[in-house]
Amino acid sequence: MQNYLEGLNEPQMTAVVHRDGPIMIIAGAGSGKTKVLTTRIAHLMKNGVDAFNILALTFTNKAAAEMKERVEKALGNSEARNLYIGTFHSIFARLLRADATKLGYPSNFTIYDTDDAKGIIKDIVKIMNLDDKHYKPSFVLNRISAAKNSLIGPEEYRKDSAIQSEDAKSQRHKMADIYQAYANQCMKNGAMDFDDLLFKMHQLLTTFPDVLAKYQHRFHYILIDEYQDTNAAQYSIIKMLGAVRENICVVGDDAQSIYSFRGATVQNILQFQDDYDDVKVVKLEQNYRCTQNIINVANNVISNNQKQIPKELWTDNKVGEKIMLARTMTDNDEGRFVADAIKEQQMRNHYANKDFAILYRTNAQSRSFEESLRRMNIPYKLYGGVSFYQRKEIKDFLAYLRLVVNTRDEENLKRIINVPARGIGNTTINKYVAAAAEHNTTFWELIEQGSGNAKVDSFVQMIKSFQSMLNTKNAYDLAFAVGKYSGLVQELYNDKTVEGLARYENVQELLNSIKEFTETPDEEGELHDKSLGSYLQQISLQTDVENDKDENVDVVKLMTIHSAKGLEFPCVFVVGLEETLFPSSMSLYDREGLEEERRLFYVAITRAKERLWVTYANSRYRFGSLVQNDESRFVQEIPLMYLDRTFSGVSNKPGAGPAKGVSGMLNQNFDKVPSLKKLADKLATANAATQQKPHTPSADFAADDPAELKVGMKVEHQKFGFGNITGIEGSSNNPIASIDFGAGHGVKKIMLNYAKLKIVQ
DNA sequence: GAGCGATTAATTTTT
DNA sequence: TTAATCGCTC
Repeated sequence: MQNYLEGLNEPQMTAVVHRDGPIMIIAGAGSGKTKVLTTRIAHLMKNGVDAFNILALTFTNKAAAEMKERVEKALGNSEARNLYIGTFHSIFARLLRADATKLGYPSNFTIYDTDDAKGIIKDIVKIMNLDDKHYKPSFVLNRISAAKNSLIGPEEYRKDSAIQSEDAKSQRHKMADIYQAYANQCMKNGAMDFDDLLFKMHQLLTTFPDVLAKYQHRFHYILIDEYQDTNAAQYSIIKMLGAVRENICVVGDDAQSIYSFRGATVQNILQFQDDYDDVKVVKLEQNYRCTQNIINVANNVISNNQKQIPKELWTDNKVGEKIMLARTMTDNDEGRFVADAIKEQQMRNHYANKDFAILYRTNAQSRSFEESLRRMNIPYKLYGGVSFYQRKEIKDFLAYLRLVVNTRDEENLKRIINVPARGIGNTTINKYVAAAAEHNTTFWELIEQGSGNAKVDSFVQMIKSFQSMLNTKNAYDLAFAVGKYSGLVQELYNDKTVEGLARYENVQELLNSIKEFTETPDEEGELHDKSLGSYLQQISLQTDVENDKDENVDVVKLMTIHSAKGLEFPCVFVVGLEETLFPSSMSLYDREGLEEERRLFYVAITRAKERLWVTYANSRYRFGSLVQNDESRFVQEIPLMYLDRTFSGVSNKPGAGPAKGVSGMLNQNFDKVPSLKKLADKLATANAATQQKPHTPSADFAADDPAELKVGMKVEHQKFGFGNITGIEGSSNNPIASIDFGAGHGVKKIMLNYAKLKIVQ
């Protein structure tokens, strides 16, 4: 047996050595899915299949890179570079460029990101004189995106009665017109948005049978990763490409389908067996990642979903720790709790920073964790959020480069014609836009031969001078010239504010990355094209600059659950388990939405290898004001036998000082571990200057039933000492008492459900 | 046309 | 809370 096949379990082996015909691999979380895919590719190649004949599609650049690397490793040679491994979007972009002119696009078409697309929609809504509150760009784009992902073009959109009645119901009668105008504008600009890369690919294959035939005969074997996340367009393209040989291998897990908002339909994986005859089905149910406790919890949680392919994940790993559940008063306390727990684990169990991940539902939740980590000097990295390429200064710079390569691109032209400010205002710009539309030409063509406006003319000359360098200079030299002569770099350099400095550095980083691009030999082994056009093609589908170097940096990782999919960490905190937050209030309307949220929770749980925390806060700041949330229903789906409940009944008014919650938690946790008690004491001493001295509870301290508490009573609090109840407010199931603890602590509002209070009299 | 306050609107996830 | 947009003045 070849050594690359060693260590595969039985179903894995079956999946790897299956040669021809459709195969579906249902791969549970942590079941070695990537290993199977990459070994399968290696196995095909070891058995005579040419790398050029294998197509493997993933959803993320990272997954594609990892696959490529692992195939290469398994093979022990560099043949893997000839594989077609990439994201749907990047592979299709590449194929589309080859035949773009057939569809009326230049082969160097621009790829618009979501912001670009919204900008165009905004303009259209304005031109059509519609209310942009009602036709919000994000809403409109979502709707167009959904249409494209379902292979519905503007014409079909207009004719589809179901869609029309939906739009009529929401009083958006002009949607079809906007869609049409948007599609026209993109085409006129020589640009495709993300969805076009799928939609137009489909169009190319259906409209030109010769093109379809070409690829059908090129791709003998097709492998699809994360098949549960495919949408109708992707499904249809795969079906067409694989129709001749039907050597289609799909890998996925219906329990991890979390992208329906982007048009993914679990249906694709559920019905795969009906799509082809003799589908081989392999289930990978042995998990190699998590402890038994974690797997049991995950299985229990997901069993609350109705729609799923039957399977039961199991593991040979040790039982492991129970899942820690922590409830805190506020989001800030939640942040402190997590930072404390990380410190504690590091000391007690010698974990490194990089062993921890904090996973949340929304990016906005990162703040409290960032603050508490920073305060405790724990290095961290935030993933997601505004990516490098979305920053204004970067988009401006890239807009120049894109315009130079593709002058049809009105969007980018408008973006930078007055950046830095050169006296060409909106009035002027609108005039040209209108004139271009009227004369059925492009903005650029209109001004290219002289415009009668000196400022505009000089701008045109500048862009032309850049263009003249396209064929003689590499991407870096050209970009450097753009930065210099456009005034972009100078403008940022002159801005000496902190933000200005950051922007300047970002642009320098961009230039560095372009330089790196021009100096790195092509891995593809194809052309050594270091032109600007080539560079733009390479980065247009990159959402992040992160490189694998980051992997080993020793920092705590903060990210959304969505971006954590496919990753694993020894210790995971899943935070913000509150109704309306997780599950999100947006998902509560129907069963499907709720089940997807639950799958998201399932994904989050199964990221953890050894230890898992689930936390939530009773109240948190949202839009600047404090809101109360109930415990997430998902928490109740964790069987008690796997749970270790912690109550962090900590109240901290903003600005009341950092350490009250901290010391509370430390004492509680450290009491069990004598060696760490010292440290807790040390910390308490260190904080003494800024802190009230903690109250030592009476020896017989025992919390009384909160329902018994009445206004006027004297009570004892574990930390705050003795106080008088001066008022009780809030709802009956969540009463909040105002308690005057006297000079040391003053009046505190305490949630009676969570506070431990002893009635003194 | 530019720049500055002031108002106001928005928060789910992303290739 | 912050970020973007609005509208006013120069």
